Amino acid sequence: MSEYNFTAIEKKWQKFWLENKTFKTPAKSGKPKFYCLDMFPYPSGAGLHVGHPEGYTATDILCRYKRMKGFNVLHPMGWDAFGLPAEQYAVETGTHPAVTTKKNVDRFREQIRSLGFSYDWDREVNTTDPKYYKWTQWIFEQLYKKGLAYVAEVPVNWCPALGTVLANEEVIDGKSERGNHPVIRKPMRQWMLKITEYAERLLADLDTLDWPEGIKEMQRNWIGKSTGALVDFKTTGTDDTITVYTTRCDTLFGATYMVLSPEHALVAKWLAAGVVKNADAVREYQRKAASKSDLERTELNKEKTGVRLEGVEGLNPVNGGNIPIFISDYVLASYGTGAIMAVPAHDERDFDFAKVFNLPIVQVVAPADSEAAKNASPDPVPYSGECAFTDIASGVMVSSGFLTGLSVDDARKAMIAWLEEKGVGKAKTQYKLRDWLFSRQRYWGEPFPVINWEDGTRSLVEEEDLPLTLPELDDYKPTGTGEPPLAKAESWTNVVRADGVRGVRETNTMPQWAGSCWYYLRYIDPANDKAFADPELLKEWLPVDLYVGGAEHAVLHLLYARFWHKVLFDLGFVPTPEPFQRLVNQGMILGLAYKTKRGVLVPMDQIEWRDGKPYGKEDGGEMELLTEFPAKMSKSLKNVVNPDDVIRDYGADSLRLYEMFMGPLQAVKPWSTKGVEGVHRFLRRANKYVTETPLEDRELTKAEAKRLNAMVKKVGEDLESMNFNTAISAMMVYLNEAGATTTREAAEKFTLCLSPFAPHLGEELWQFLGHADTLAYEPWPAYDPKALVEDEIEIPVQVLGKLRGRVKVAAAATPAEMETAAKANAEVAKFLEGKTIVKVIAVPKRMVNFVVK
RNA sequence: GCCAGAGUGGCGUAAUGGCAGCCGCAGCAGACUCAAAAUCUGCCGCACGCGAGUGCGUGAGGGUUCGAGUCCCUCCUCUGGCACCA
Repeated sequence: MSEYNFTAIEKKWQKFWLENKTFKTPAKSGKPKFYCLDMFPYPSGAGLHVGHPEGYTATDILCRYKRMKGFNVLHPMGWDAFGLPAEQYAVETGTHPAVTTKKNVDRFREQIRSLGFSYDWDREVNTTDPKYYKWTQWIFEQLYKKGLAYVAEVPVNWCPALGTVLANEEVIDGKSERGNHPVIRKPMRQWMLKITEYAERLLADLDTLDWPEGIKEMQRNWIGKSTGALVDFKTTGTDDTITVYTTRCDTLFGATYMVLSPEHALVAKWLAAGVVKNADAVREYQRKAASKSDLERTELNKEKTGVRLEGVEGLNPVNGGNIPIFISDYVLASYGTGAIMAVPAHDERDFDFAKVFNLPIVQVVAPADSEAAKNASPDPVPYSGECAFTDIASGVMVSSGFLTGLSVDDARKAMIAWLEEKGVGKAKTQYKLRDWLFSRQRYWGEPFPVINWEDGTRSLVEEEDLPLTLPELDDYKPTGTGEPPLAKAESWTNVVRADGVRGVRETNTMPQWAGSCWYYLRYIDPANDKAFADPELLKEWLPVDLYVGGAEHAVLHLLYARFWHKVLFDLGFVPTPEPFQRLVNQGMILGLAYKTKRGVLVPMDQIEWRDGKPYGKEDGGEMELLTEFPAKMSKSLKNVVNPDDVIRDYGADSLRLYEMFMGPLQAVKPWSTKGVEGVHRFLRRANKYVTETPLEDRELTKAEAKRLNAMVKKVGEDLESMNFNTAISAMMVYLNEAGATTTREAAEKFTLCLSPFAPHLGEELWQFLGHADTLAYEPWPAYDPKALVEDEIEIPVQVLGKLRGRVKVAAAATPAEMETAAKANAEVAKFLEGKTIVKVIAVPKRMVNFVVK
């Protein structure tokens, strides 16, 4: 077997693993468990790209290693198969999304199998399978019964030209991604989930997770906890009270105006009651604000706009002063109370607004060592700074009545006490996190198991009647009114109760996140039709020990899944408060792109290669040498690398090895096909080393034993820490040095070390070495620490920190012995001559350094 | 603007505070070959030097240390995320 016939070898072992169910995971065993989860893919029509196998290879290597270390490993794969592309394809061609989905899933499964991953295929799940989404609906019913699901009118992305509601990611710069039509925010009836009720726990429990610090920080920012106070402002001209939320209640003496969001309920009320004198201008401003997308409203460097409400004024509760009220879109309806007190001297946004409208700016906080702080007068001081003063740490209160002289921190506490005593405010914790908009006006998603009755009541579909399956439709086009496509299936939507009361089924469907919120639970007991999973098995396997996937899911998927898990935990259905104990994000794999001097990107198929150098046509028609740089793989640049091609040319083992050899798993790395050739050569040499070098049956020499044991040690340690690139490097170093002689022991240990990385070749070599069974459950080779001990070592000698020579000393040499040996070295002596030795640093087994004068 | 991460040969990268550049790619030279491919061997940070060697060198500038790619401070650049959240 001298040829490395990777195609035949890989087919052979993939068939073997599948037929023998080599990686079937027993539900229970006496072994310690290791639950290793990949983020399951959306099976797109384009098939896998080289980014998918990166994380999957890393987890596969780790799983194979853990099996050899004696763990019972749960390593499943499935499909997140609801979603827009299949539905859009259905709209265009009339093909049922289930048909498209099945085709894509089959393709994905075949591609994934061709990489030799050790998944337990008996646990495959598919979110579009009614047997699966029965339980997605069941979990929704639990949320509903717990009062965490409700219906509300909320603004959504409505595209009048397309007659449909769009997801946030389908809206780019306020226009529809398809067709570039304007999109406006329109209030529509939607299902919401009360994730906000879990905000504090979702925040606090992050501290218990072994996740990348950056991801935890992103979730913290997303949840956005802030502590402040609610303050009530009475109004003149009406009996209403405006409640504002502020984190700076200490600056209440400096509040010189108020701002309501254009959507604030009191604005509408006052307009209706005729209290507002300039109603036309106010209505016009509201109309303009409503037609703006979120992006337009938050655009940077934008001049502040707004309209004063004439006829109503606010009363500052702390000093009774009359202050004007504005509406402006810089105040968001959905945060806090939708109303603010404006303190222009100490808030950038209020400062900008006050400048535009020429409003008074009153200073109430000053730097501790400033004149203003020393000569604290009780009268208001106009603020003359260029921008707002926001230094909370060193600021001191001025011109603020009973707060004057206090630090910002103390002033806050004092003010809250004052507000509570007077009954005009109280402390309040606020979160940026909003409730989760949980419905889509789409066909290809889980139907809500909900019936709205004509008597105004609403009921859930009985548990025993789940799943509520999707009805067949003739066409999947949007209705044009914003009504979901399911409304067209009248025989499905219209139902009659035993007592004759008629009802209509919910026609919204769930978002794609729903199915992916709990799939890791279903893997544990995928065929169970009595429960989403057996509680005993959940106890056995949870939490997931390692979850690997792209950082694009840093916030939404991971936050939603944590939320559902906590709800299930509270209901006693899962035994842990968190689903994913450890999380690792793999870095994106970039492709190569080419550009001209003037920065024009040239797609791969328009490049002319001359003497191995890329040229592209310039504007003038001249051929120009292009510069190469890494860029995201994209259809437009035509630089997408297809794993099928790599497997055909170099084999799955080479692809796996290269993906891991490129660099650290977490890093962003550019793809290089030349690099694949490099690791492919290594596999060929490895094959030759085992199969063509005579296997001697003898003791290893001391040098051989050291080499072998050092490699085994390094590979094992690097696997534990997921440093796959350096583990591969260690095996390359070993093979480079091991040369043309080997023993059975060395060949077997090398094969076992290589096998998690290149499992097909590993199995083939193991069989060549005379073993009848798979190596998947062979014990991981142990290394002998004694073989690594050296008698004599070479250490560097420095003079004034510069390397001047090397000497050999006994490994156990004392500092004094090292110093003597170092001085004896001719090179070193040259630099010591004529100098006084001030100090000698001799670190055993490390180095010697002379400090001289 | 805010938060996080990263800057090391031509390129991907490696280095418990202790010999910077392991391993791989590309390149150069040689062996084998009629020749090419494949394979094997050697060289391969920059400058000066025939050479031995010397000097410089981990984004920039400071600092701590006998000794800094690694630790501290300031700054620059890039990548990702968030962004009027009161």
